[in-house]
Amino acid sequence: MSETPAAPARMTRQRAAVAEVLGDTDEFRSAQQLHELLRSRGDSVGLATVYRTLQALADGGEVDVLRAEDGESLYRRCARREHHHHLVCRSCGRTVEIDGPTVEAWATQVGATHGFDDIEHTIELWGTCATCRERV
Amino acid sequence: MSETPAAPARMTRQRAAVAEVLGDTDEFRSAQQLHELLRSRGDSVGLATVYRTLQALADGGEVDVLRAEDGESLYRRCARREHHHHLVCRSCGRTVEIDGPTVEAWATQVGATHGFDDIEHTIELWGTCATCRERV
DNA sequence: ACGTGTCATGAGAACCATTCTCAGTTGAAC
DNA sequence: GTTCAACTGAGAATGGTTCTCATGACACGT
Repeated sequence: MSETPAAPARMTRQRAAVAEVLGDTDEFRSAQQLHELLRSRGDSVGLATVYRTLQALADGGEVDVLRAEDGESLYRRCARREHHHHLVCRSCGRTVEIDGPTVEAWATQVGATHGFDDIEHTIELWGTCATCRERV
Repeated sequence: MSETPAAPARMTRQRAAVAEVLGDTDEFRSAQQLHELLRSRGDSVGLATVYRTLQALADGGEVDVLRAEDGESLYRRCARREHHHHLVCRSCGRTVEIDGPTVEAWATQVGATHGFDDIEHTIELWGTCATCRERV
């Protein structure tokens, strides 16, 4: 139930760099994209380190993770740390943070009705944003 | 908008076997599990064929696919072909089919509000079923 | 019952995102 | 400075899934 006191987390150039790209983008991005982005900026960071850092950030609730339709993991630093969902553009990754108290309640109740415990829910919305749609 | 008239789909021993195991189980199963199940029955089918068949069935709407938390794809022949969601036991795969008209409406409306098109939603519930919970 | 054309199969290679290994590097505390 | 655990990165390993391509077998017409 704790908030991951976990590892001491030493600050390094690499971690700062990853945190920075995450701070600069508003879209959900894959580890590979972030790795490439870092490389193109000159802040080259090993791919393994990118993965490790993202995982650590995700564990600490610093970034949100979701799975693209092809199974790739996408990461994003969200504005709010509280539980929420996303409306993501499937072509550019642009994201709108959503919350739906009604849906939360519904999910929990459905689980309970059927005698299931430890209910978790995955609720993500995918669509094509206005900008991408115009690009035909 | 069609229902995949698609390929002629020739009936073979392998396809019949895959369809049969799917008909016999009520839980979401991975391609690998189904492959093993077929092997243990004596109806051995190549792994590639299992994947191909499942994909074809999924394209035709015959089976539902969802992704486990680790990214693996899980398949199940659902009772209803209409759009619905699932409450799945994360330890045994036992599944309850769910529908939530409220949630559907909510999803569509949220998308529209933010100017997104072609809205799709992923809504899955995971939990531990009563039987698995008792097994400590 | 037989060809025949075409689609299906399967063993293994290829793919690819992700994780692991491990020797070398580097924060940061003393 | 020294010291040492934590961190890094290149490359190997993993594992689910897809691809390749030579071989096999439906199904239709004869």
